[in-house]
Amino acid sequence: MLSKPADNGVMGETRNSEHPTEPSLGAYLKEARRATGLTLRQVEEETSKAVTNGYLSQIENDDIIQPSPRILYSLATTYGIDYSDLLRRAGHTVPNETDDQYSDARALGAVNGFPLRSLQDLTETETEHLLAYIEFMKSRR
Amino acid sequence: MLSKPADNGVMGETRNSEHPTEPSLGAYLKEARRATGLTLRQVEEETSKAVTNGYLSQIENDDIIQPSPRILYSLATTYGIDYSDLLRRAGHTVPNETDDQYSDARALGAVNGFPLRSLQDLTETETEHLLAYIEFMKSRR
DNA sequence: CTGCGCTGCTTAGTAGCCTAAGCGGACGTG
DNA sequence: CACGTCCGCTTAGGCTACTAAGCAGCGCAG
Repeated sequence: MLSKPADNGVMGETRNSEHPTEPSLGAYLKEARRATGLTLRQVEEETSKAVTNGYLSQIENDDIIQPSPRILYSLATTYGIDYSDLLRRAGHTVPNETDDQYSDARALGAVNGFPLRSLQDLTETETEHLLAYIEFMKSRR
Repeated sequence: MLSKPADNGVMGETRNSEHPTEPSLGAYLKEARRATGLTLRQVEEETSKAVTNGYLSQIENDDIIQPSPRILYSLATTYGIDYSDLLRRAGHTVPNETDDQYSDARALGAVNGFPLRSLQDLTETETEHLLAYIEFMKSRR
């Protein structure tokens, strides 16, 4: 089943030529950061300065085309998103995935009591709304 | 074709999975090239100039510390050695490969492109709100 | 000998990632 | 008002991968 990051709902922007209407790396990363409710400097701190705030800004605004794996790995772990997917989005060649590593079986579990099943059949627009809603909630704490 | 890092014919020093006396990237690549009987310029030609002969010489003599994934991939395919292994030897963070270090939730990465980290620190009330919101969205299709 | 081709290698220069420092604006506080 | 803090963002510069061109050495043919 569709466990591949092929169809990500985050952001509906149009850009990349490889995948149909995939947002730019910068746009995707900016959305991912906002979804976690972190600021540029908070990311800098959480990555132990592996990614400085100014540089992250450059990445998110597509001034940096292809960040290094090291940077992408830091961001993937702090945002909780897939590292291989980030590599691919950045245009790096990803080593043989042999598929199935994040199988749906496990993906159907729960995070923090949150049933992931409810996220699976969301449309792009719905995902966008959901992220905005999370962002909103966190901003009101 | 693709030899696992466990046993590829090239070089015998691959046995241990970690530090002890692993040849430098340059030494390993030089040995791999010689094992295939290719010259520097033959590699350049076979990679369609993706790796020029002069640059390959720099890599083999450890003048270049960390070649990019793109370069390493070209070499891996022309030599018939494992790409992930090359990434690791070059010091790049390799995806997959038993990242047991992280909790299941984080290892999951993203479902449907949805950054799971954004769900991890939600309060019960917030989770309820979110679920209600999802239900609401789906009911309005 | 001279020349030619092929070997590995060197080297000057360019491109782009990445850092450190600082900018202006928004917001709250005294 | 000033002051401090946080926000995203910009900019100058360094560092390094990477390119293009050319070098010296070796073997072999003429």
